[in-house]
Amino acid sequence: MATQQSTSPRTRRGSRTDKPTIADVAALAGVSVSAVSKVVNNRPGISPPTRQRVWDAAEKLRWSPSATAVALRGARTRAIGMVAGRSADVLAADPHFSVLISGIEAELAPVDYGLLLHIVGEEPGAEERAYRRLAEERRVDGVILTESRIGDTRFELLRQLRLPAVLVGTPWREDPIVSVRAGGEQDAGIREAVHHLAELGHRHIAYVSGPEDRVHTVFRRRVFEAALGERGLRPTRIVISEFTADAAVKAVRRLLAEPDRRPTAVLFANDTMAVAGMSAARRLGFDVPRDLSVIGYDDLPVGELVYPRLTTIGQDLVQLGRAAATAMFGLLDPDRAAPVEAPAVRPPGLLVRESTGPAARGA
Amino acid sequence: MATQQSTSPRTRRGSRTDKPTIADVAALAGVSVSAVSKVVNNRPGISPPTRQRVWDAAEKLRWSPSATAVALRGARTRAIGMVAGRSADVLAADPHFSVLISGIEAELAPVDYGLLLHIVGEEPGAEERAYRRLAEERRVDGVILTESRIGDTRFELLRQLRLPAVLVGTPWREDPIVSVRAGGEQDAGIREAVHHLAELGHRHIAYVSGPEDRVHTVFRRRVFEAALGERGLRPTRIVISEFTADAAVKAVRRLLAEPDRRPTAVLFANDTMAVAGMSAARRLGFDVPRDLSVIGYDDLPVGELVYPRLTTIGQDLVQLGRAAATAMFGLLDPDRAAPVEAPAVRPPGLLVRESTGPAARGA
DNA sequence: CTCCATGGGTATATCGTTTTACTCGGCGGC
DNA sequence: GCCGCCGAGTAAAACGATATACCCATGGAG
Repeated sequence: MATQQSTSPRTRRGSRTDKPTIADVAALAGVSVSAVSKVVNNRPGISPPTRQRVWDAAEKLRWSPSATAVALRGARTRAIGMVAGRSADVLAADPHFSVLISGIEAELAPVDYGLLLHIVGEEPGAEERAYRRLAEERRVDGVILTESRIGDTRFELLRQLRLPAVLVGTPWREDPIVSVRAGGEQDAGIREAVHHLAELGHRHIAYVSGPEDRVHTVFRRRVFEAALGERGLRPTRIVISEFTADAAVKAVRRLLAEPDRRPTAVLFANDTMAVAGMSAARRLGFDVPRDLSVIGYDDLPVGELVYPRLTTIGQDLVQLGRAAATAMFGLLDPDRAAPVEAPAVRPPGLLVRESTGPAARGA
Repeated sequence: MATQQSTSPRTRRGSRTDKPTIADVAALAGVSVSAVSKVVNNRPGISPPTRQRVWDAAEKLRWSPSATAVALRGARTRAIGMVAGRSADVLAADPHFSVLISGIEAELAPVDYGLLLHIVGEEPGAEERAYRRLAEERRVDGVILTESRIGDTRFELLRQLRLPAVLVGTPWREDPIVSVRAGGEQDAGIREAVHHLAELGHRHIAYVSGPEDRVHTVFRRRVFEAALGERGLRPTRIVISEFTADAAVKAVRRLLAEPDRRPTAVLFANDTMAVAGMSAARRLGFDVPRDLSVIGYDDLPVGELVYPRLTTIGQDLVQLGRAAATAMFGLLDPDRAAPVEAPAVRPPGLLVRESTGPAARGA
């Protein structure tokens, strides 16, 4: 008992301002270190009065367990990783990612998990190296992936690294990776969009998208073609370039250049491109939606800001983020029967706003 | 020697698939654990041939030091924290934050630092609790703050927690906190904007901003008033509400409602508001810039996407983020004479694009 | 009266590094 | 020929928490 006192960390500490450790709490409460540990981890074997004393002591010292020590001991890091294999400025321009992150954070924050972000450039090995470090250095409990790619090598890598992973989107070739996506029909949004345009009398519809190294890029383009095909139509044009505003502007210029092959409506692969494309059209003297109807994808906040407001295929990115975080928790401890099993994510659906209208007669 | 062998961690490990530790590397290289540590930390006292053997062994085992163990030992966490005291969806809507983050990451990534993001709600104590946890649990080496507030209590809190902090922006009342901001005159951007509008013949200029609990909100409004005053003008109207698109729309409706007090130009406190305001005006039948000139603040990517392109006061948020990260490194080890001392951040300056034009005659 | 179970704890090994002693052989100086 | 020192390593004590093994009173059963 007296021994306890004399070897207390307090005595060897120089400054009083150092952060308290579990030993300080134990000393103050007059119990052993292990007793404190049991109390804060809600493990049995400590009597109610003692528990109370421990809690009081902890409170008084403003102590809470050191995350690094806990992590070292083999428990949780309480952090989830995310690696973005894009250059920082591209990322800044496309809020898609931020919206997703905000959804993830919404689940993480209440349980005091953090999100460790690593933005690595687009150089070949960078992304893989980032994952390796995350795993080898044991910085996170798991990672969330997005932008499912064709021939994606990340899943295999992460399995090999034994790092739990959750993919937002559809894996390439039915990989066994845990993934989250909207419920219902994945193709609903694009079908609705095509239907909407057809109803408005459009027969000449173009599609502008980014590189087909992503799973969703190919999928959506195919759905688009299929939906048109069912109505006996064929795409007026399909432009595949980059997921950037610049690319969208260039694409629109080309689409509108030849009067005889000019579409009356364009579907874009994301809202940023759609907004940029819409502006480009107006700059060329085409009114939206009178001369050209425009549809985006994602339902980012920007779509509601612009004039005319963007008709778009909304996918619930925030919910998707939440679902990913929930799935990750399920992966981390399969026991704790996931309380609210995967928040339902509604399927992508068309949101008709102002950028679509009846097809122009002339066309 | 043989002892070394028999007590090697490998022997007590069950599975071969466990991640290697420094002891494994030491065993493979035939040296002691401390020797390995010295080698990887570039400390003297180990001969070149031995160093090589150690490196080889580490490489072969794909070993890299466990971040948690290193952190526990008192060294660096290699992570910087950031706490956003806003609800997740507000954040998603305003890319200001993401752009800043992308700048921070640009500096962090090359030196393998991560950014630990904590988005806490707007409830009163939430932000403080988040900082406390970050500090108590020793999860990060320091934190970066934004949105300097009037009567900000965070600086004091962080000092008390002994958590290194860097503020992006100007502290309230010359607090000794380390802060980064653009070089040159802070008021340059707004002065230029007012000058620009005056040159175009505008005499009736309004200002729409968010709550004045932030340092920059008040500062900018004052600069605006002063700049107008120097030209013998007074603000037609100043609207103070929220930093949201909705608020901007409402403000514009009010500004344009009364024909006799109608401004010919509006300055908004950020680009998101400006874009929303611009659309609102157009929806009410006012052409931009013919009937109303609009200027934003921040130079977010969205400004270039819309039609007409937004004239705005650009501040180099990416550079600001980089500077913050650099300042943080300087704070973390003052010795390592900061190589590229604080990347220069250019002062806020007007970017004239398409949303401003000559004042309408009628007004 | 002895034995064993049980409640309520305590002592200690352990996680994977870093760092602060030491050790030890050789070599130059006096 | 002895001393001190230096280069090249090694052993062991932290860092802060958790889990396992143990310990010691009680108390009830037999």
